[in-house]
Amino acid sequence: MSNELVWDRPEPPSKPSPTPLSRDLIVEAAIRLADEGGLDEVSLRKVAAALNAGPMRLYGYIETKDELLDLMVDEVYGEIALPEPGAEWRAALTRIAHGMRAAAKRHPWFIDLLGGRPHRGPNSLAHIEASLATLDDRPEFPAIDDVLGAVSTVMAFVHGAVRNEITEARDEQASGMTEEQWQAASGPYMQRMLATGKFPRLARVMYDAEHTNAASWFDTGLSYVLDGIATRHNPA
Amino acid sequence: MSNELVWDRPEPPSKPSPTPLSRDLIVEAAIRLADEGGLDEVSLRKVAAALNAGPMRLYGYIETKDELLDLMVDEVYGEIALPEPGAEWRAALTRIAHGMRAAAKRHPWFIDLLGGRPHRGPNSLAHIEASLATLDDRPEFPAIDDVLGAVSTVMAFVHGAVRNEITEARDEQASGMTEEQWQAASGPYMQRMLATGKFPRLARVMYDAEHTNAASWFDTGLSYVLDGIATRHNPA
DNA sequence: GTATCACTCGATACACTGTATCGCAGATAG
DNA sequence: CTATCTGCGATACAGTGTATCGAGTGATAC
Repeated sequence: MSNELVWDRPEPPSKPSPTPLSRDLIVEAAIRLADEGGLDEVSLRKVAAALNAGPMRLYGYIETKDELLDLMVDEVYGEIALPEPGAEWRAALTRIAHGMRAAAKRHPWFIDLLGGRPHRGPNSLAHIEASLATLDDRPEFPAIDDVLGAVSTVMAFVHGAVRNEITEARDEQASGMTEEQWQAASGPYMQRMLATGKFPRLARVMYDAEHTNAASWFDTGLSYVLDGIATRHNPA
Repeated sequence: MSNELVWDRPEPPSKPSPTPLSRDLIVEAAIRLADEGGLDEVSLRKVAAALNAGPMRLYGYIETKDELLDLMVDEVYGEIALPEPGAEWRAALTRIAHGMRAAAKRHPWFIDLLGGRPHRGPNSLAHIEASLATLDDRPEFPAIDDVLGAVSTVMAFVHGAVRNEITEARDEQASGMTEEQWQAASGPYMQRMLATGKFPRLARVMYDAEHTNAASWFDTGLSYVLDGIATRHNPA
């Protein structure tokens, strides 16, 4: 058992085999399974079966299932388009945030893995680097700590918001109701709870709120965060 | 198999038994196990064993393991102190945010469960209600949608930030290094990656940033968010 | 061409998970 | 006292991640 990270270990040379394997193939298969059936569908046996291999063959390429999950996460990070250098910082951070959200919608399992372990894959690092670059070298953010604080805040919001959105979407889908009135879907329990009168604001949210779409909702929250940062780091 | 939520089903009447059981006892035992050894330590067998019972006895009180997790989450929500009504909204939201963070530090598994499923337990609902109440009826937030948007943004940030912080703490602890220079702990891989020169900002973060404590960091981010909300909803 | 070796690979096995099933014990009714 | 019912929980099952180690294959030596 080596103590090195996956990223540190070269994958074994490809052997002539009826069904060739590689990290890329394994990760690709795992992502496909996860996209189709959720993270539960990603078991070493199932991934191996999808590649016409026995479960233990995977252990030549990864050392642990968690490593496979790390590789999947980094792969998705790689899908996220990064802003070109020099763009205006609000636009750049907005672009990254939208990229993140879009990736999570394509791969609903992504956000579940995001918080669980630290991401040190090359794509993850490039992502963070690009995020930091949006603010670095601007006079409004003189110290690297200013940059880090602002970027981290935006990322924290993005992670939380996306996670929330994905969870809600999953919930709606699971309950079968695509209807906007999920009050009915959540069963008589909610109705009864709201009827107690102990949750008046919650009731108003359920009944009175206009159900604006998730995207504009996300943008509103993002604007709040960016505004807050701009307020504190105003050149004026 | 009933389709009702846990909250909807009364627990069975307590029977005379050498080792009495109840939802409270089960949840308490599960939380203790999770606090001590992480979520992995929470298996139905282990929880049951901690109560001197067979695994299947739990199924009289819960229908599924997920229900147990839901009950644990709601229990922790119940620990979070809510602001008294009428407090100034920034102070009130800050208090809720701090309460959430503190709860997550006491129960590091909490944040992992938070995003996974929707929370509909009584304590969760009370928490949301109290959060909404901090902004409701203020002239700066006329529509319930304004209230919801602002509160959700704060919550999204809090969730993301806390999750990040807990994950990092867990990582540091796992690597054994409590030292601030976790550059060394993350092994030669990181060193080599940074040495490539492809991640100049990241390198500056690692080497130049002063490692301010997590709490003040959290407060900075929270201020950004609250500032942003205040900017958009200024009575002036 | 043959015999030996080294080594890799993956079938088998293990400990563990969540939960369905259903025989049996204890309570209840007549 | 007997018959019926009910609900508990031991057992069983399908699945998980992964350690082990015997078989089989390719390379090497003579």
